[in-house]
Amino acid sequence: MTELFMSDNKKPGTTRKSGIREANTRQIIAAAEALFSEKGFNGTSTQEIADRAGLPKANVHYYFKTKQDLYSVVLQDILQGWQKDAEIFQRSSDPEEVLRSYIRAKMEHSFTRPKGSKMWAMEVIQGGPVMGKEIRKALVSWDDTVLQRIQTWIDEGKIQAVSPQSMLNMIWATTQYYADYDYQIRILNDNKRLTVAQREEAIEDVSRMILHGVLQ
Amino acid sequence: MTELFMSDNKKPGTTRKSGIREANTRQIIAAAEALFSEKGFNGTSTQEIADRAGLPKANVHYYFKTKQDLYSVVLQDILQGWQKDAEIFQRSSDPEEVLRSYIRAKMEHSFTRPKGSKMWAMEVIQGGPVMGKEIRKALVSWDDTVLQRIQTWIDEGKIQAVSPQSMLNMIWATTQYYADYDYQIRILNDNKRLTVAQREEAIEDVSRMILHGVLQ
DNA sequence: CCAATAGTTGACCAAAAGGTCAACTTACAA
DNA sequence: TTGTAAGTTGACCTTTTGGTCAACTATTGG
Repeated sequence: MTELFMSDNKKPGTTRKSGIREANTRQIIAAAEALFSEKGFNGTSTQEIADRAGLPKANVHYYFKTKQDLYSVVLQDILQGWQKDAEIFQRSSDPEEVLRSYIRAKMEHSFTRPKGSKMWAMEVIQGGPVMGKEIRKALVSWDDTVLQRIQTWIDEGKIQAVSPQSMLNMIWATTQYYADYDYQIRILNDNKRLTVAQREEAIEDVSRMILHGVLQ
Repeated sequence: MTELFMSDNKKPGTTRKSGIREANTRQIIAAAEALFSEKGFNGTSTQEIADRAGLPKANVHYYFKTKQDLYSVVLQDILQGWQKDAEIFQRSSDPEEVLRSYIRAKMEHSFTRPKGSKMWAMEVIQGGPVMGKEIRKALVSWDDTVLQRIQTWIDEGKIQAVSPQSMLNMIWATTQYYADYDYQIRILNDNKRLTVAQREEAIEDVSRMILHGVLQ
């Protein structure tokens, strides 16, 4: 993430002045992620971001040339989080173990930090108007890595012969759903947030259905 | 759907003047659905909607008091489409047959008319700021109907004992994904739209994984 | 044919929003 | 201590936008 949010800014040569730049930058990004995920790009004003970050609007523009720049940086940040969740695919070669761990990580991610997922979803739904080439590249290379691993499982006869992309899509779709659609889930749960027990049940159910669905 | 989009308007007592009102109304709704799904509520201007519908802006406001009213009507329309897809649950009691048909209907719906799904997704992601009570009610009652049917399958031992809501969530999540995330799917498919064959493969894969995952 | 209702539309307005700027303050290296 | 770079900020500008309105035309029932 470092060096990213300074890309097109008047970045100082070396970091000085204690950590003012970094501290403010972080606050702005956090505020932006929250607001963009709640109200979308167009629904969020730079003024609101500034207020939430506790700074005057002009200060936000001092660190991020435009609203789009800021948005783009936040998106990049989010993708990195998911890439971490997927490191499991490299650490083990047992499909059941990997899938269980991955689904759990992804589901917990969805429950505890849904904001990023929502923001990403809205960007993708709208056809990636802001998402830049770099982000797309990162996405593709991450996808490739995971697909390769799934393919080896198929070659070894460990799992069903479905298209690896279809399988990954299903995992992605289902786990993201618990973040993106949390509002709908709440409506269909008597207007109550899922309890910890319900979350655990959801993780179990999703794991069971997917594992049962793809293992031989 | 009839009578809905006139709710808070100066509706004429009886329909006269050939079908001017209905024709214009339909055009506006179609334009609105397309634009809202591409750019969200805040990203779409009434002027754009008017242009796409081939009318002056003031005319749009003549039929729909506010942008929100229009948005709300379109949402309602979308939910109705999905309710139709789910009628299958009432027409057969064999889980394999029902699920196969439903998944296919939903997937084809996603491929051929992704706009509605996208608009719905954005609304839900943002916490349903416009969605009214009626829409929520319709959603809940539709959900209940489907859950009951799934529960009977469980009681009869025809499918695995997962929570019916978890199961429906997975079906929903996965099928909607092919509409909402079509842009991401394209990126991960060499930047090419899925071919008809690929769509068919996706439908097959999704059906197989879900059926294999939930049937005994 | 005519009055009344429905539909049309250009002009207009106030509010909001993204972004700029120049003056100002703070921090630090030497 | 002091010069310079970094950071701060209120005021301002321009554009966009949702919505209004009054004047106008078209349609239709009687």
